[in-house]
Amino acid sequence: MFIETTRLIRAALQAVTGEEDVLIADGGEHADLASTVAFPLAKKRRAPPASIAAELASRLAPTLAPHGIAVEATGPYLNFRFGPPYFAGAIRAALAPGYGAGEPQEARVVLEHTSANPNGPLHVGHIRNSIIGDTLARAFRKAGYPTEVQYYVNDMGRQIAIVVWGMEHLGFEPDAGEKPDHFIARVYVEANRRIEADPAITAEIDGLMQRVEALDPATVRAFRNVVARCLDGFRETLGDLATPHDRFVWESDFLRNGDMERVLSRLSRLPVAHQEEVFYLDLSGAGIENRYVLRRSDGTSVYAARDLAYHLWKGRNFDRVIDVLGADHKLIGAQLQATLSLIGELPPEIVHFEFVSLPEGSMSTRAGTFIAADDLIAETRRRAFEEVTVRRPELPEEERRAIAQSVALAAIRYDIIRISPEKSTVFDWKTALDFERQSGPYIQYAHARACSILEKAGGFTETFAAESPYEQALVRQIAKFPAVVAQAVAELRPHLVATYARELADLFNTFYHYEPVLRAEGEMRDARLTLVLAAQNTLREALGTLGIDALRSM
RNA sequence: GGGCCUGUGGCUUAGUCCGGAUAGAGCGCCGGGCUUCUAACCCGGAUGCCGGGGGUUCGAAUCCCUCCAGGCCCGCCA
Repeated sequence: MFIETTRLIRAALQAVTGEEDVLIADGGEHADLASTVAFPLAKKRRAPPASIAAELASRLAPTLAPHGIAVEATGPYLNFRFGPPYFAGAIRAALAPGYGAGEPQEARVVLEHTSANPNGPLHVGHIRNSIIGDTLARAFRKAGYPTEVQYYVNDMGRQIAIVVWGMEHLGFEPDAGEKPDHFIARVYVEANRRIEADPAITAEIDGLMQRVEALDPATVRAFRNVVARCLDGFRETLGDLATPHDRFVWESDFLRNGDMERVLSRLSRLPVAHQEEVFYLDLSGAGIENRYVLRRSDGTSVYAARDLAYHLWKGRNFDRVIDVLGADHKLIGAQLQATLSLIGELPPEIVHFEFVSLPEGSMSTRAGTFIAADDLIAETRRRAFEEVTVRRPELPEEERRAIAQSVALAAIRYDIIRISPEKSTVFDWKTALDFERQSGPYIQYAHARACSILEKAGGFTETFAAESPYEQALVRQIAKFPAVVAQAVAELRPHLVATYARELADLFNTFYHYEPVLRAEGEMRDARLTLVLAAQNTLREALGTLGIDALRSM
């Protein structure tokens, strides 16, 4: 309803002013929508903006009044206020299953996220990638785009070679119940320690790298074995976070199927290509001064070369390619985009997120200084279970366990997604474990309250009206949901959905506090129940877009 | 040294791309509200030279310049 009404007002304003950009802005407390076109018109017409606004208001009124929209000039501002038809339409729309969804789109989207090196468990930095990527994927699907989510498995990297070396020389065995990715990290950390102590080992690592590139069967098997073990651990963590992938694409496939050699030979014919001791591209034409090295002097390829082949493949099978990458990948991301553009292939759209660090400094798998996502999940679940047990002691343990699991997921996902990706953060246990206000559980709670009312209400006649300021404020927010989804997708900013959902919960709670629903009578009871149903459905859809369970009871 | 990102009450942050009407929230602090639909809630109060300086504009947290501070990058790692 918000999108349609905004469109209507924009068209009316364009017709009346003859301006293309009619400067529509949020009306704040003054109005539902406002326009500041009177300012530029004042300059053009050499008349005071306030009198222009007044004149426009009187000319707009006849077209907008039939839609129940009031126009008023307040000084130079044009203020639009929505009336009963808007509220009724918004409530009705919000009752539909899947509310917020956009029109089905043609463009097929491939979205890559997480893609962490399989040399140790996912930590709280990696899961920022997972959660941003997954929320974005959910938003894309909600907005109507067929979307495939991929994990790019780096199974040829030096880090993996180090793990393979460690497996063969350290004789480590997993502890009882130890997750495979945690075991791999133990091997990786110790192997790195040995390499530091004995630089001769580096040559052995180089040998492994060369043999895997030459597709030596035993070496390929060894690499694949450690990667698969680590990935099993990742899948469990990603499952706990509800950030699933549709497909795991293995880097080495692009070596094996010849794609990488094909793209390298294609690039070698470019004027920007240079074959000296290494093969590299000079991208200074695109404003990138660093050499883009694609082949080492020993002839082996680097990650970037395989990544180019991967992106070429994605670009040919999808209409939009989106990557979620850490800020440390900004340079290599720009090089990738520039190179693909250069050869007329579809470059990826890249969403970068800044780093998560610990109070004592940055996280490092190699140094073993990180908070594993698994530990965060376990601790958050433990705290949530404590909390549920205090609040709902009467529930059977199994049910409390299930609620705690959903609450923990909500707390973790919301704590991460609420922050703009471009902001670097310091991980803080206190806010991660906070289940109040500006948190995922807070939004879940508003939804559970709505469900509780509806459960007790019994049957009622759907009635579409919002009388009080609290009801109207709630409907205004409900009406904006489809616009928020569309905006999050258009701007690749999934955190907009998080902000929206929290504001929706705020408004529902305020309404809940001031307006009795079950104790209201007649049409007012029906209208409020219908509004609660609309709010409940919108909260559920918003939570779903955030990958958070909409609990009916908690 | 060069490039990218960030700087908003004690702390965490929305708003910045697309300039408008008294800069929104949460935590913490002070004070209220549970015989009433789930208090993981609600209400009120104190707390802001929107990093500093300059500029553009009728109007700047938002645009431009500059300086300062923090993060990241500048590998034949990924």
